[in-house]
Amino acid sequence: MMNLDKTLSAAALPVHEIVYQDLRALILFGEFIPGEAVTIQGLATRLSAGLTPVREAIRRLTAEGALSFNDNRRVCVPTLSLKDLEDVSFARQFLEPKLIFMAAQQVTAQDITALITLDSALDQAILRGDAPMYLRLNYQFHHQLYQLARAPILSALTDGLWLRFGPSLRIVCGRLGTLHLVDQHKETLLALKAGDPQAASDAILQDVLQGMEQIRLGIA
Amino acid sequence: MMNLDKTLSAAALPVHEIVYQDLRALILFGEFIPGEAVTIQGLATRLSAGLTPVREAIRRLTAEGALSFNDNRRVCVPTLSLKDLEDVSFARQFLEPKLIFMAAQQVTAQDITALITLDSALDQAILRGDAPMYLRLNYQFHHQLYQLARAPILSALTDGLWLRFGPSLRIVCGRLGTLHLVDQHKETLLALKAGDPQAASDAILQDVLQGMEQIRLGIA
DNA sequence: CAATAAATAATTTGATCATATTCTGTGCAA
DNA sequence: TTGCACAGAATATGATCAAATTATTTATTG
Repeated sequence: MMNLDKTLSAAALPVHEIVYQDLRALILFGEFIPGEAVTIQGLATRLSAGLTPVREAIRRLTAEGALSFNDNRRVCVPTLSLKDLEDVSFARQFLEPKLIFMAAQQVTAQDITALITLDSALDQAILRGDAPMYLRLNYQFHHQLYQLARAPILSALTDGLWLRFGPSLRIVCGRLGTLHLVDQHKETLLALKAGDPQAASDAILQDVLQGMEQIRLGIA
Repeated sequence: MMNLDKTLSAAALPVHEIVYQDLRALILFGEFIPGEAVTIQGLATRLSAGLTPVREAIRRLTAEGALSFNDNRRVCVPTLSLKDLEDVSFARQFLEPKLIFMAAQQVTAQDITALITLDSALDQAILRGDAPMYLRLNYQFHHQLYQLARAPILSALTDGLWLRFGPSLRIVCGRLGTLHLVDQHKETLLALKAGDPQAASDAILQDVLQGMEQIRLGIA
């Protein structure tokens, strides 16, 4: 008999892949406190998985800098220092405009429509004060842009940076209502529609700088 | 009785860590053919380890882009396309000068001495036509500079890029004798001694561009 | 006698492995 | 071409052992 998972969902993902995605989301959207300990067995219980898949997921995320492997062989969520944040900020300032420049050169009307839809949902999440949803949609907006650049290596680098400041985002959450965030997504979308890679690139740079500044204020 | 491993070596590293380092070195110094399949069981046999540690090492290296996880759940060494190389080159062009700039600002005379020693050994390896040693020492020279910058996040990013073009280095090896490599290490070292971060940064940029060009010629 | 330190026991957690199961691709036969 | 069986490989679990942490007890000292 045919495997139902294969027919219904896209494919039967290995458990280690599912655990990876779950754990990644937990880190990415501030569900862990910076410095918090992460135990293999605890995760195995929490995510109803065996030790080996959890172990694999942890190693992956450690390699991405989302977790840190201590001398005691234990794993924890790293705390982002101001210096670290500067480094992340430096990297994003180069990578993200480059990616959006590339994306703007090959973006289709359909892609833009999808981005606009995403951005609208994002605005509504802000209005509702729905912080978790805001974090998810904001990431998704950027992530989708990365993919449009069709530069897997640069995308991976940039994507990975989000994992570095993810745990610090919980601070931003609390301030969501009072932030009056004027994100640069509208500017970016306009530039994309106009087919102006440089303008799109510039707009995203402003968005990145603003985002990093929010976190800086949070952890300072 | 005291654990010998702990007294003699720095610490008793977990097997998954050792396997990771071994496998990393194999990839980094062109011991694998781009596109080559890597099996878990094969590695376990080759490195005399169990399946779980090998699995962990593979996941780490996959996360770093040194290996790729196919839909069939098999793992292989990725082939670097010209487009990929351009992306790697772009990232190195801004990361590496930045790191060396930072390093130059806090380098000690002792650090410089160590680098000079390393560079001499590198020259001799070239003269001897010892390609494997050349690859190792060249990497070590750069890696040591990264560490002097004391910017762990940027170092990790930059270090990771080497894994991307590592498998392509086997092409450079064969040409070692005919390369007449004029690396910019001497320039870099002079600038470090002079305490001139900008000059050091510029020199390294030239070295990076030259290195990337060698690989481009190789895979074109 | 209290307070601190040292030693020891209990518990938690990590590391590794052997084994059973599932998946993938291939070759063979209908 | 389709279906099926088989071999090679990956996946996943739970058992077992080792290491580290925490809790508890004991000893020592002012």
